[in-house]
Amino acid sequence: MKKLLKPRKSASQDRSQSTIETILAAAARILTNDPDRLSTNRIAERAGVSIGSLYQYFPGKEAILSELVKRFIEGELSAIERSLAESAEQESDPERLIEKFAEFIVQLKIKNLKMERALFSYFVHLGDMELFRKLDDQVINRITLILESRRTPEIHYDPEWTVFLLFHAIRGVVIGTSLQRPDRLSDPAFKRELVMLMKGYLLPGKSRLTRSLEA
Amino acid sequence: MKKLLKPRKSASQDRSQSTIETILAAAARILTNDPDRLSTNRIAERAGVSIGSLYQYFPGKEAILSELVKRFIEGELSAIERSLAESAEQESDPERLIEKFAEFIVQLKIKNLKMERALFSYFVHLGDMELFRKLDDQVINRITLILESRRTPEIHYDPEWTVFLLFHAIRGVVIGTSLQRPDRLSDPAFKRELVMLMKGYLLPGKSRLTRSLEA
Amino acid sequence: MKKLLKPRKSASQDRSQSTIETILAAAARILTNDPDRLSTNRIAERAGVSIGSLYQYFPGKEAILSELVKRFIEGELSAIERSLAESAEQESDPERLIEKFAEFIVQLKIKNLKMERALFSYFVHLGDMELFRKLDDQVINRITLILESRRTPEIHYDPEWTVFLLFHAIRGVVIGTSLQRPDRLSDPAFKRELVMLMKGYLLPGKSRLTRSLEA
Amino acid sequence: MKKLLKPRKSASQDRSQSTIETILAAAARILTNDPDRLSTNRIAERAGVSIGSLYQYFPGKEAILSELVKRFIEGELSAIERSLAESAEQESDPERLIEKFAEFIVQLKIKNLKMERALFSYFVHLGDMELFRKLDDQVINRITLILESRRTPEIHYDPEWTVFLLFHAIRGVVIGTSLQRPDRLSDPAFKRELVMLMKGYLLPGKSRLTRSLEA
DNA sequence: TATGAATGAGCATTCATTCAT
DNA sequence: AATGAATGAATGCTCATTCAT
Repeated sequence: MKKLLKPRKSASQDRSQSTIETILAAAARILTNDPDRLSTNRIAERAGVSIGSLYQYFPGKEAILSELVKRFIEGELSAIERSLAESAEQESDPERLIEKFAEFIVQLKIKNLKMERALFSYFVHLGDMELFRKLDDQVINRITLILESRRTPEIHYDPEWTVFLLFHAIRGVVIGTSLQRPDRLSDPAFKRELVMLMKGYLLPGKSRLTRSLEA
Repeated sequence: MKKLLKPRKSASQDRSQSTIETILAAAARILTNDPDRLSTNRIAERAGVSIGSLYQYFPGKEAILSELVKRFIEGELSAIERSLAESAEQESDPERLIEKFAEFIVQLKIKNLKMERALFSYFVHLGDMELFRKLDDQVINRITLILESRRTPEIHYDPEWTVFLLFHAIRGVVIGTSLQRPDRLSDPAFKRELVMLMKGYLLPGKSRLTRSLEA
Repeated sequence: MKKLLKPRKSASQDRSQSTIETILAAAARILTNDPDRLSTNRIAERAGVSIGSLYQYFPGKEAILSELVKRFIEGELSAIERSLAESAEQESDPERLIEKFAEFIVQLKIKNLKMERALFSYFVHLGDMELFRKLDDQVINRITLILESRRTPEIHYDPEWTVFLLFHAIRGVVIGTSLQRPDRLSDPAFKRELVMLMKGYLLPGKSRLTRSLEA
Repeated sequence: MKKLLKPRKSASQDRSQSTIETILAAAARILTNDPDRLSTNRIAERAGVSIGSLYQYFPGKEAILSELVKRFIEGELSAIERSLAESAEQESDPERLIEKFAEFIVQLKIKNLKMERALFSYFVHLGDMELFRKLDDQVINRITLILESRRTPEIHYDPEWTVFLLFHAIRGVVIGTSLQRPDRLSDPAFKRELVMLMKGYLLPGKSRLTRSLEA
């Protein structure tokens, strides 16, 4: 069926795939810029594709959003994994590790903010968090595993809860801040305080002194 | 406050006020039970009021939701104030104070969960957080003031940031948990970990030992 | 609430009712002239009414059609009752009675043909015959009662079956003829043969001779 | 019939023919199981054929349905012919002949019910009965001829009308019963009354007595 | 003031059909 | 000959809002 060396897609497969990508891109664009104007017709229009084509590839509006969520969270997850792997290689001090991770997570969240906000709100609105739940669980589990493997006695860690809480705390802080004080996201104090929150939770025994110096 | 000096409302004002209350009550009921069926027509119907009357008292759907948000947050704020005042009277140990407060806040959030989720999601979806922002700011400022007045050297506190971060972290944790693991809300570990998060942030110097005993 | 002498409807009730009638009239017009173009939007348009108004009065397309069926069958029923009552007064000879009734039913069916065809086909297509069934049952029951009260020993009559079979046979003959040989509907032979079918079933003992003379 | 003289179809003609058959089979399946889901796309899908191919063989949806009608009615016709021929060989008593035929026709109609209903409703809905008309005419003509050849003086028969009326009466009774009282189709009384209707029409001179004994 | 009839833009979705590959 | 991507008119329906009574 396919050429041996290059598993190139057929022309029509290419066309299909590119239509799909165009639709997803259009949906993402509308979702981040004008979220309450999101409608299948508008997605199709903005994608320069007929509404019929849209429904050829997606069974409905929700399916588009689901795919977007899936890609979004998987993207975040792999970024997080890469960052953790890298940091863990370079840093053995748990405190520095947390700092690095916090820095990374803040940057990541800021980058993805609009999207996360829109998707999150869409599914909360819909009352269907199943997908989010499943993907969030995945993220939480993987981070938990990584953490477990690098565990030092100093790191406070209850496998059932710690990452779960931190995950939602960070999401809440970032989304909340972005909604109410977007300017603060780029304030160095934002990162400093987030680090403090994380360290305070994960390394509860560390003295205040250390922290003051960091800030 | 004003009851002594202000003349009583006229009969028609009373009627107006009761219409307003009926509308708001109906809106709240729909919002918590069937949020995506929220529509002005339905609110009017459920309130036993004509759609025309609804528009006599509120310039539009958003205005109803705004009033709901306002009342909701003001309700939360005054509950928080009362709780803090009371706790501060009875407790001087900052650690115990935090614990008490955490316990209270978890109960409060659980009680208000559906409403908070619905309102939050509605406004996030709308992209208009102005109202939330203003009211959240108020809450944050008042808590900040209270905290300031009870400050002990042990309490980590950067007036610009601390309450702000904690506020959003808690909201994020509670909303996130309610959406993805509602069962965990009533797990004692939930409160324990939330207390840990708060203490770790506010009382960073405390030793791990203490905490272990608490748990 | 209402004036004592004239239970006149209020202006707004009048307006409502006339909108409803307009919608039904438009639906009936489309149904008989251009049945596969029947759509809620077209009904509204042809009725000179906004689509919103249509949905204010009818929960959906089916409801409009149901009301049409109801009115249609009730109209037929009362016409049939009137005719039977009248004939029964004037005629005691069962044979003449059947003839009169057959004549009447043929005229009635011819008059209502387009409508019956359209409604019938619509609901068959929908697979929902519940309404038709209920109303047909009513018609059948009432005719059965009348027949029972005028019963002579000569009339073949099994209450469970006779009217039921005749009812559907006549409907089938009339609809079938109208679809395939509309010209035959006005042929005197059509009536003659239908009378024969009915007599043969209801008065099986009558000799052929009689019939020949009638024709 | 033609197999000896006609050259065999080419391979591609074979393939074409089998594609056509597959499409028709799929259409028939959908039509009987899920009639309002009938769509060209679905037919193609269920047939395992591309929508493009479907349009290669049929100019449109209606053409598929027409072919189905044609085959369906031709099938019924030949079954009826076979039954009549057989009965006529074995029975000379017109009364018994009618009984046998009635029995056969009831079984046949019950067997074909779903299909007949679906096709009938589809074309009535469409307002285009041309095809049905032509084929029904054929059926009627052939039955008329057969009847004519077996005619006895006892059988009431006006060549223009008798079979035509009976044909539509039976169709009406069977379709109507199936729609509103499907349970009655298998009730022995159903057949008995249908026989009565037919005999009463075709053999009007027969005495009631005879019939009572039959029942 | 209160009512509720009326509006119509907008939405999610289906489906017969065309045509480039 | 076969494929299936693409089309877009059409459909049933919702809902915020206006305005005559």
